[in-house]
Amino acid sequence: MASVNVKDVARLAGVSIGTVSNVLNHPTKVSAETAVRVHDAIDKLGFVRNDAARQLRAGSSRALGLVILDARNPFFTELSRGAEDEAARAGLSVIIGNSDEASEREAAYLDLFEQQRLRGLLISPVGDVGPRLRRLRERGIRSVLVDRYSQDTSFSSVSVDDVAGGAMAVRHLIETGRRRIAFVGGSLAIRQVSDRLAGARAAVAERADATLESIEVSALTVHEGVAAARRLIDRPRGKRPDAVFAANDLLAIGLLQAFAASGEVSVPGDIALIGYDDIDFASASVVPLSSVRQPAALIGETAVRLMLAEAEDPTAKPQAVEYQPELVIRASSAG
Amino acid sequence: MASVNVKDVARLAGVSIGTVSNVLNHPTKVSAETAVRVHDAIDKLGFVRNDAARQLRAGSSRALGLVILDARNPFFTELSRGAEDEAARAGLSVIIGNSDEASEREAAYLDLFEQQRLRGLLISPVGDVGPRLRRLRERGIRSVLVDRYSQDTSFSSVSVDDVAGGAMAVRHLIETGRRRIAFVGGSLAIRQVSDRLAGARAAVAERADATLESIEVSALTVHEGVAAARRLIDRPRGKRPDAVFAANDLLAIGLLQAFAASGEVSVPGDIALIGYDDIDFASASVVPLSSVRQPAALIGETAVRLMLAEAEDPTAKPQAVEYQPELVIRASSAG
DNA sequence: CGGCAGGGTTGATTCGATTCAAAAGCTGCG
DNA sequence: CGCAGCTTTTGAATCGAATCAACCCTGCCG
Repeated sequence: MASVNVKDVARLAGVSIGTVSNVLNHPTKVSAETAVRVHDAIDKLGFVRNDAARQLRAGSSRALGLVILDARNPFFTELSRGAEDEAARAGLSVIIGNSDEASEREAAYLDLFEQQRLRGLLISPVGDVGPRLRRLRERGIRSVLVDRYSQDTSFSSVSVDDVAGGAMAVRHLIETGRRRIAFVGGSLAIRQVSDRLAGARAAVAERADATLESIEVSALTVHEGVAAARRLIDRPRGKRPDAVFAANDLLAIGLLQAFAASGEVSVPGDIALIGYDDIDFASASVVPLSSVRQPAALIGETAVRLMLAEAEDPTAKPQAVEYQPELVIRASSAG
Repeated sequence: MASVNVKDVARLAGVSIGTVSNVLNHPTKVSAETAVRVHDAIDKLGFVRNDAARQLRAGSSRALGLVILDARNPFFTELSRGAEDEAARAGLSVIIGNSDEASEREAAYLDLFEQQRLRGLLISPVGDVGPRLRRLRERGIRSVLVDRYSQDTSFSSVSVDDVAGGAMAVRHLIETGRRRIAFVGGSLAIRQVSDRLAGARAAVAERADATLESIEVSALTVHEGVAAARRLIDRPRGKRPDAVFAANDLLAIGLLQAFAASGEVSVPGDIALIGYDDIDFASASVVPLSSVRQPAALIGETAVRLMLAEAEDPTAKPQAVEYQPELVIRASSAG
């Protein structure tokens, strides 16, 4: 258990602790000969820096926190990956917290990250975290909102134009002849979801004979997609929509799966289907799924970059970067 | 920036720092009245414990490290989830590192976790980490091997019988009339992959007229699955296998996707296909995918439980828990 | 030969929470 | 009143790395 510390290394190398520290942190200040002796001692003893002590002294850790809505959603996995890559370039690591769309879990991670004095936070918020993040900023922890356009101009944000994405999806459904559109998504408290719905509404409004109904679900998962499909299948044929826009691909895959299993509804014959995110599995599903693509990894990278930029120049104004989504048409919404 | 510490809280509450610490860590030792005063002060100042200082004093952090092979693989996402849930029950958090099947990345995470003096490690190893883990244990960091049966009885492990799983899959293919079986997987340095292949070999050996060829790929991803499929499609019809056993579902989905896109190969008509892991997307793919199910979340939970048990009684012998996989038959391998 | 520049090295001090031996209060009993 | 036996409270010491003012050389210049 006997942990090896700088003092032990210093003793063995016959130098002071200050020199050991210099070897590790300011190698240019140390003569080559001394550096070799110190490195030998480090290897011999198997010395490993204690990060807690480092952090305590430094005042903040070498990690960023990332709070995502759903770790099982490949969109967020990609986003995390982008963030990790960019952070690694700056010598930082990323700690991921999964809020599972629950604001208590979100709050718990914010607590944890604050205790850990992380360098900064990237967050895809569930609840209203504005006041909370403002307090954190007063203590020197900067936040960047991820995948949510911030009207609250006091924080930087990276997002995709979800209103445009929603409109894009529904306009496409209308162009291919569909009229009775259903939106499946939830919770509407999540900004991305309500924006996509707003876009869908706008697209339907452009066309007098098109209608939109909104079917709310409790989470953006495959499971909820299956449940939503059952509700539709239970209706008499005439009352079913002729197209469904799902708030994300997991829901869409659930819908697709349940439609196929029922044998009652053919896609795209009876119901055209389009999802959102264009995850890897979308193109590999029962009927290849149309979707609205977001640059997930790029969002993560950009968020980290904004965070680091703010850290370097704390006086700089928060920036809002917004990317445009892209329509990907496949068999599930064919003519 | 002025950070609030216990001293500030103590001053405002009119008590000593020892008492503040007791309120937080040993509430029974403190009179109710004092506790109230201290809590008021904490709220008023917005005091948040500094985890680095805590850890430094305590000698180890309140987190476990989990090193997985691929964050994009839903199998590992599920496994992580199980680990997180179980750790949360013990008041610990889990820090996830993604090695991406690269031993340098694996080593980097082990370095990081050692510097952070994590409570323990759960690892799904790429390379030979035995010596490394032994050194860590000498310093008081226990490890549990995840999803890999340890012959090295000096570490606990939680695994699934991959040899049995591989045999199960191939036996099923043979029973449904297939004879020219191909195994697609890699790298073979990963224990799970080579075990599944060994199982496949054993199953083929039971049947004189069945043959097995092994197609090695560089990673267990959808992308590599697509590449492997292209290689098969490029062969003349007669030289193609009549069944493929993919080392995991991501590969299988890639194969399926490429076969479908080519129009050259029908599944299961020309080639029957079976994957491994039974991820959520398996049942939702172009042709619902047969697979070998592993209890992913349970593996994560059990690993954490073994870790905590060892931490409580360091003299206890390492345990090896092995679960049995389960065959899930769907359309992709139908008669 | 004195003075001075500057590369190398030193080690006491700092960060903030926790611990624990000792002190201080308090109660009740002889 | 004194004291044993409690419950509370106290605050100096501790964890380990980083810092930085002070110091020691060595070499060079006037």
